Order: sequence, then structure tokens, then C-alpha cells
Amino acid sequence: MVQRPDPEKRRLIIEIAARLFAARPYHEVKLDDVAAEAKIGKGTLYVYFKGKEQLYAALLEEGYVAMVDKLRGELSASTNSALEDLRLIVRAVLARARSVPHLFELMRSGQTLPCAGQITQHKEEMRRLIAQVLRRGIADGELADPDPDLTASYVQSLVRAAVLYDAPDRTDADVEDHILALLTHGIAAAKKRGRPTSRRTES
Amino acid sequence: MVQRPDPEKRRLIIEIAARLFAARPYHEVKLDDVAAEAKIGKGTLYVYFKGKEQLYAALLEEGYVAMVDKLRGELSASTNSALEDLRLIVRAVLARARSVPHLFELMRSGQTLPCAGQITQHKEEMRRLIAQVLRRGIADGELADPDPDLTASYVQSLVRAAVLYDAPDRTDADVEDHILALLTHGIAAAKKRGRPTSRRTES
Amino acid sequence: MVQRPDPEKRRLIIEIAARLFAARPYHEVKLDDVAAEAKIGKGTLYVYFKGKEQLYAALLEEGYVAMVDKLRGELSASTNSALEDLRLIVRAVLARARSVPHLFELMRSGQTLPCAGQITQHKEEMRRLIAQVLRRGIADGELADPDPDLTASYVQSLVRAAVLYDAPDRTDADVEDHILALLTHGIAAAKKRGRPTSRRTES
Amino acid sequence: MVQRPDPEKRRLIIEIAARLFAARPYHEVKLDDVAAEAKIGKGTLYVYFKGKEQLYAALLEEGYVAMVDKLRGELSASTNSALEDLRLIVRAVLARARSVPHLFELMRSGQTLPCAGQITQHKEEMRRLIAQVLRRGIADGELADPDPDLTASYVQSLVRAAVLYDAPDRTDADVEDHILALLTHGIAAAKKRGRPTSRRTES
DNA sequence: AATGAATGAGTCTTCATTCAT
DNA sequence: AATGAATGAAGACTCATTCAT
Repeated sequence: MVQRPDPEKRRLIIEIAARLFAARPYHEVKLDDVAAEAKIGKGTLYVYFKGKEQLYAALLEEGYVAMVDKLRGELSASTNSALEDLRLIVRAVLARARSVPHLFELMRSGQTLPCAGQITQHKEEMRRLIAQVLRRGIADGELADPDPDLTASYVQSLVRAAVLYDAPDRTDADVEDHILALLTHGIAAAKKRGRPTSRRTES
Repeated sequence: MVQRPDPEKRRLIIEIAARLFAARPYHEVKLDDVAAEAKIGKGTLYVYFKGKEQLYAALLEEGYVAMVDKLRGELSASTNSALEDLRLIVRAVLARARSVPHLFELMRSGQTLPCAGQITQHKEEMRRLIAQVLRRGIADGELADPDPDLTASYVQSLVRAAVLYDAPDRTDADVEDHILALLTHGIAAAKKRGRPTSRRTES
Repeated sequence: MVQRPDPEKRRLIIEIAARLFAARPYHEVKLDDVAAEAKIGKGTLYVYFKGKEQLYAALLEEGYVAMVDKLRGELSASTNSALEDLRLIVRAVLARARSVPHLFELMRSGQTLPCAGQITQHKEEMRRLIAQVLRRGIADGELADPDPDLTASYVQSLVRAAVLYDAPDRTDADVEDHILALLTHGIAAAKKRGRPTSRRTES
Repeated sequence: MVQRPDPEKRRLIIEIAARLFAARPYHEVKLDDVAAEAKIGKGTLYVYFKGKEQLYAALLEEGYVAMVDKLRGELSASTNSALEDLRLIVRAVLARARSVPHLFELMRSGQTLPCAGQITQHKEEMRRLIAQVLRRGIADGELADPDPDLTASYVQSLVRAAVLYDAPDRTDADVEDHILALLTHGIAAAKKRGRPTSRRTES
């Protein structure tokens, strides 16, 4: 009976592994547990993944790719202003953070893994996607940002911070509004605009 | 006279360990290496720390405490505006993020380590410290923020995002300025102030 | 078909371990050596036993059980007199004492090992088995013993003493005879029977 | 301040160590604990004993010597019959077993330690002491024993078995009587004397 | 393809012993 | 003499990976 690799099983493994890797640090996750929870043999893991690190890498990568792809679709279909697109982005990241907190948790990692390159690549792609929106806003005169690349990198972090802070009486809409408001006009009182405060003096 | 436990040696161990843990993930750091680099016997580690995890925990905790304490001192001595104090905060977090990037690895998981509770506690303390500054700014009419607690939780995340993004031609001063600018007046073009964009419509 | 845990291998490990534990004290037996002598990987030990202590415990317990079971079988099949059954018992204990002399090392401490309770239980069972024979002999008028339970507890000790004394020119048969003779009619010269000597006077 | 080795301290160490070694197996007793309980520095142990094994050896040895010496004194002063002396011996061993169960427990060990030789020597001495009494009894026609050396080795074991069996409603006098009775005329019913039962037939 | 028993390199940890004070 | 910090050899145990079935 020849059996072909089952994509469903692969997905299952990733799902289980995502949960476990999110629950405890890398070195405390045992492939034994992954196999047991997925109700497959330990050897089967190696049919679908080359090893622990690659499983971890695939985990991160595929989660990222899914989110980026979905978002890219939404943005390309959008005719909104940059700020409205930014809201879409924040909303997407927030939605993802809520729906798969585990995977989201994982993506934060600056871990030095062999796969890090690819993950970084996808992160980079996400960042570019956001930066693109920002640049369009700048070009349209809607936004003013000296370093849109850096700002882009903040978006996910802001969502992450909000999700982790996790005050129970804040709805996603509240958080979304708050992040958008911060991104839009900061927290300085409205009257005094202009360069913020004293420039740093020493190194 | 008897030999007493040497606080200097303890500090040395923590320092070496911090460097190694910062360079690679937890499970790739060998206590053998820590001992070797500190030029002490492997057993000596266990005189000062109960084990690998506790060493790591002490590392994090003491680093955190040091940062919070130092910052608290600076802030209490400060006669600056809230925004200027916010700059002090960003600067302190940035400095710390540079020195122990892997710190974030641990702080995420609320369960694993015995010390996790304490770390969370310190995190909370830090958040309160920031929120206090924000509230003072609001009271002074210098800031306008509907949710200073949430905003406070962003600060570290912003720094973290910046550090992880890590574009090589950006100095810490640049990052600091950028974060402050974002926090201060956001990225909306100066002319159009007011509530940002369309309020979310669906759930 | 899948590979199943091999009871044969488990038996082999126990056998090898029994030999090594019999040759030197517990803390001088290295699991490395057990694995090497059994020609299996070190990890395989942990497939069959949870650790060194559990291996040792299993060793003792199963040895004990085997002896008791074998002996019980012999006794139930026996139509001998009580004294003849006693000889069977002494012979069985003697055989066991020869094969695992260090067995006694562990059995003394009632706390240390998780299995200690079970060992004690088996010991008790053994004692009961012997006491039963003694009681039968008493009922048959073959024996006279005011405290068969206590006497039962002596049997193993006598064997143990003999084995530890270990004079090289004594065969097991000699020892067996000697113990039986002692148990049977003691060492008082034949003529003078009756209560032995002066009853103790002070407390 | 020159300090001479303090015999009192040596005795203290031995006493503490005896308690600990009796409570758990050799490899679970830590010199740290011995030092801590004796309230001395760990290094001090090495002033009085060359190492762990030697401490253990000294422990066993001195306990043995004390008992043997005391007993030898009693016996040399005795003008009793052999059976009465035997009662003295049983009583002495029993008393010792009751008063310092720890040390007594230890003396049973057949452990393979470097010190084993000396212990064996003392054990041997004790055995000789007993055997001497037995031989005198045989010479006097009071006893009949084909192997007094072996019988001598039983005495302590019998006491040990009795102490370990430890039924709460038996007094020391009961145990003493029982052991003496067993040694004297065994447990065969009075009428049938002579060689016990069937001689073993196979090897 | 699936399995899980077998493996052994890799590490943490222990603890008897030493030695500077 | 007394101490206890320092040491590092030794060994138990883990777990990712392999492979025979």
C-alpha cells in the first residue's frame, strides 16, 4: 500500500507544534510530545520535516506567509487612503494575534536559527508591505515620516505589546483605535506641534 | 580568615553569562563555556547559582532591576517635561535592549521559569513608571492620551522592534529620535489634525 | 510491523545489572558499564527502566518474587515433613544469597527507595511462608516453637550470616546441614535437655 | 593559637556520621551534611579523617571495637557455663543493637570497601570470641557443635533478625530467651532427637 | 508511509577533595 | 586547627535522530 505524504497530516503537525512551541521555550519542547499530541509516530515527523529546527522554521514561516498573503490581497484590492490601509494592516495583525496567539507569539523571536534567514526575509516582506503603504501616504502628502522603514517595523510590535498587555476591558476596536491614533498624531497635546523636545546632547 | 563568597565573582559570572545568552539561544549556551570564559571551575557556578535556569533568571531579573532602578533615579531627579522624561525612558530601554537582546526571549512566557512571576512584576513596575510620566504630562496639559497604561506598554515594544529591525546605518540616537517623534506627533502630515480616518465599521 | 519492547532484553539487562550490583556497591556501578556489558546503548536502559534506582529496585523485587514463587511452588507440591520443607527453604535462600549478595544492602533501609515498601512486603510474605511451615510442624507435633514468627525471621538471617562468613572450605551443602542442625536441635549436648541456663535476673 | 586535634570533636563526627550512614545508603550521605550537622567546616572532616571512606571505616571499626572490648571484659570476668556466657553475648549484642541501632545496622554490611579488611578482622575477632566460648562448652561436654566457627557467626545475625523483625510486644528478655532456646535445643519436638531429616541428595 | 525501539553524543549537575586564608 | 569557597572529574540522564520492520 503506497501512501503519499498527507498534507493534512503536515498541517496537523504544524498546528500541534505551534501550540507547544508557544507554550514553552524551544529547548523544552520535545518531539516526543509533538508526536504524542499529534497521535503519530515520532518517526513520522521526519517524513514531513527534516528535524526539530526545520519544523520550527516551517512553523514560523508558514504562519507568516499566510498572514502576509492575506494582507497583500486586501491591500491590493484597497482604494483607501494610506491611513485607512494602515488601519487594515493593524486590524489584520491584531486579528491574527487574537486568533493564533501562539504563532503570533513565536514570530516575535529574534532567535538565531538556521531558518532565521528565511523568517527574516518574510518579516522583511511584511515590513516592506507596510512601508509601501507609508511611502504612498508620504507621497500623497497624507503622512510625514522621516523613516518609514523603521515605522513599519513598529506596527507589529505595537499590536504585540497591546495583546500582551491584555487589559480585559479593552476591545479589539479600542486597541485598534489607540494604535492608529498613536501612529497618526502621537500623544503630544494638540496645540504645540513641531519638533518634540530637547535634542539629546551626549552620545 | 575564611574565604567569603565574592560578590565580584558573582557579578563576573552574570556578566559573562549575559554576553553568551545574548549571543545565542538558551539551549545553545553551555555552562561549560560560561565557566571557561569566566575562568572559573564549572562547580563554582553552582556555588553562586542553583543551576542554569536560575543563572538565567538572575541575569534577567538583576538586569531589569538595575534598569528600573537607574531609570527611577533619573526620573526622580528630573525636572524635565514629560516628553523629556519619555526620552530618558526610551534611551534607557534602548541601552538595555542593546546589551541583552535575548532578554525578550524569556520574558514572553509567563509560566516556565520560577522567576517568571518576578520578571512580570518588574515589567509591570516599569510600565507603571512610564504610565506615571505620561499621566504627569497629561495633567500638565503637555500630553493627550486616552489610555496611558496601554501607551506605556508600547514603549518597550517600540524599542524592541527597532532593535530587532536593526538597520546598520541607524544610530541609537536616530532610533531614539524616531521613536520620540512617533510618540510625540505621530506620522500624519502636520496640516490635517483631528481624528485619523474612518472608524472601523464591521465587527 | 513495529518493533515491540523486548522482554528478553529487559531480562538481559536485569541479569547483567544483577551481576554488577552483586560485585560492588551501588554507587560504584556505572550504568555505562551495564549498557556496555549488555551490549546495548545507554539510552536503551532508559527505555526499560526509569533510572538507576528503578533498575536496582526491579532487580531486587523480581529476584525476590522469583524466589518466593519458586519456593511456594516447591512447598505446595511437597508432601514432606516440616523439617524437610525447612530444608527446602534454607536451600532456596542460600541459593539466592549466593546470586545477589548485595541484595541485603538495600533491603535494610525502609525509606530510601520507592520500591522499598514492596520489598518489605515481599520479605514479609517470605516470612509468612516460613512461619506457615513451622506452624504446620508444630501442629503435627514435629516441632516445638513458642514463637514461630520470630523463628521464621531468623532463617534468612542465618543464611545471610553463613554467606557473609564465607569460609572457603564449606560447601553450600555443609552450610545447609549446619543451619538445619542448629534449627533442629540446637547445640546443647544431647544428654542435658530442658530449659537452657540461668534465667536473666535483672531487667 | 595552636590547637591540637580534639578527640571530642572526632567522637562527635563519628556519632553524627553514624546516624546519617545508618539512615541512608553510603552514596546518599554527603559530607556536606555530616559537616553541617556536626556544625563544623567541611574541611575539618579532613583533619580527622582522610576521606569519606575512611570516615565510614572508622565508624564501623570503632563501633565494633567498643562492643568487642566491653564483651571481652565481661567474659574474662565470668565463671559461668558456656551457655551462660552465650547468654551474656546475646544480651550484649542485643543491648548494643537497641542502644545504637545505627551503628549496629552498619556493622551488618558486607560492603566492598578498602576498609573492609579491618572490619572483617574485627568481625573475625568477635566471632572468635564467641567461638571460644562455644569451644569451651564443647570441651566441657556442655555443647555439641560440629562447626563452632559457623555457629558463632550466627549469633549477631540472629539478634539482628530479631531487632529488625521488631514485633512490638516482645521484650528484650523474650528475644534473648528465644534466641538462647533456639541455640540450645533447636525447635524439633523434644522426643525425636538425632540427625534431623533427609540428607540432601542432589548437588 | 508509518512506526517506535534503539542509540549515544551532549550536558547538566553532584560532591569528594583541596587549599588559601 | 579550622574553614568553606573553589574545583573538576565523574556519571546520570535527555532527546534528536536513525532505521529495521
